[in-house]
Amino acid sequence: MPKSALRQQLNLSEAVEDYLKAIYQLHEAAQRAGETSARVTTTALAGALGVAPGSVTGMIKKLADDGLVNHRPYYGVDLTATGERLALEIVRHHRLLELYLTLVVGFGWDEVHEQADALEHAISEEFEDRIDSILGGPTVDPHGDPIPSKEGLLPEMVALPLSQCAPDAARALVIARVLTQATDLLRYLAGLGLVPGARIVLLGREPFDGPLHVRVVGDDDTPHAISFQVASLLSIAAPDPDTPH
Amino acid sequence: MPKSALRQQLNLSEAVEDYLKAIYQLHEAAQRAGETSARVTTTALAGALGVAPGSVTGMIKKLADDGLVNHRPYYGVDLTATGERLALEIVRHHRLLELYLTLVVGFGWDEVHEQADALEHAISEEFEDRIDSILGGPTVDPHGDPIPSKEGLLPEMVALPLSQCAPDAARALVIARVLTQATDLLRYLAGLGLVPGARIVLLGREPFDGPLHVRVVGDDDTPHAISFQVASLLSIAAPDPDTPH
DNA sequence: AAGCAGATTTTGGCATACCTCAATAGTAAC
DNA sequence: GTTACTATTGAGGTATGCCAAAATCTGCTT
Ligand SMILES: [Mn+2]
Ligand SMILES: [Mn+2]
Ligand SMILES: [Mn+2]
Ligand SMILES: [Mn+2]
Repeated sequence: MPKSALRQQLNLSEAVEDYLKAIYQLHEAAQRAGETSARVTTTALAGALGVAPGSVTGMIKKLADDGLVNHRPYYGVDLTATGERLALEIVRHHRLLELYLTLVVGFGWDEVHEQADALEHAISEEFEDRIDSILGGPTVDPHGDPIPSKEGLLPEMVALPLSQCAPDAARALVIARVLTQATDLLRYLAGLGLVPGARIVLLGREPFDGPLHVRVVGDDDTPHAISFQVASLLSIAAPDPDTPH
Repeated sequence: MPKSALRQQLNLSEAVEDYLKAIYQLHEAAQRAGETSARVTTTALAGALGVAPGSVTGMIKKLADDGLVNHRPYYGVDLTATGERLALEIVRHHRLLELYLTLVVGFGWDEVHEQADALEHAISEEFEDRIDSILGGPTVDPHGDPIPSKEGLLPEMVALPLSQCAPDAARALVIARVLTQATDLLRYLAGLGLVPGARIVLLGREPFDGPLHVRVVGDDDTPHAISFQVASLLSIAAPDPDTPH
């Protein structure tokens, strides 16, 4: 049996692929936010996809008929095993493409999201495999988002938002992931050196969810103040034993 | 004014792009075959696109309304200046992608046509520009098909089918272009070394449109016999002054 | 505890973009 | 002019979308 027979033979429409991906990502975001057993809501989907709620209900019914989601009317949807498998394939395409477009084609990390959104539906499984091997089997994309394996497994990431870290001038924290796709925000962060892999020191923080003071290690060492909001989008990797005090 | 404003703002559907490209290519093929002022026929389009003739009539009417083709009912279509400009953009995407997929990604010349057919609709103008510059502003694709410029101009190629060349054991001919996309045929030709840029000697030919005997210069010099049919798909470049007798 | 108000979801009617098939209309060649 | 193609038309299908009305849920007020 060939590689990803599933996607090939099911021949999903672009719309279906987008719905599955959006359901997956909304579910993931809810989990990250601590919601337990998060079903995805019709309005959330409508918002994410830029369509009317009525359109979502219609599509959800088709997805449920096709066995890709479980739908409890008025309570939201849930991916089935098959649905999640397919969603992860699209996510894999998207993230491999983002990395390829930055590393090989030379785009900035703020330019690749929209392009990957279009290309993720158009690349062949063979192209996917080539990208993967050209990049050496990468596990994260330019924003630090984990890339699902060909088999549909996600590297488990243990990470905490910077906004929840305690100041410690003696310990460097490593940015693992940046949870936004907004072009201007990405450019702002890159300007400060706040990108995945960067080591930063959390110098202090103002009370009442006020700004955080950070210094980027290896930079010109100027401290920067960033908003609580922005800090909550920066995922800090689990404490790095290689960098003690 | 930015680069290719046209395609961006018109936001053509994939179907429309495919129709325009097919009309352009059928027109081109007819011209190559010597037909004068060739309008493209409904059945020809239906055949090329794999749809029913009735579907073609319907789409043609929309394209005519949008000013992309001229339609003389019962006589066929013709691209308008705008339509041809757009068709050339799609062709440019297609051929740049084919070359990129072979040269950079490592696919064989027999594997890239279908992939380019899907990707040509999905790449951004920026990606197009990057591919062009990564490849150094190429003028022909892996099959020797000319790549339209960003401005929509085609390098004029003077070429003659090998099937119409006179044998001349003392003169090397250069293959400029291979006029097929059939996977198995492309593999056969590559196996014989009959690819664009190859120098060959036409040793002789059997009468009644029979096989042609050719030798590939720099090969193991074994002569090969190829059918008249296949020879008619090989375009020979205008006589090369660098390679006398 | 019941019920009401507001928000959310679904439904039903309709639109657009393509597509097919079969019937009709037009063209061209003998 | 009849005939054999070829093209167009018309009826109807699927996929997706929107809008507005009806249904349902939920939390707040009493
Ligand atoms: Mn998408
Ligand atoms: Mn990403
Ligand atoms: Mn295409
Ligand atoms: Mn080609």
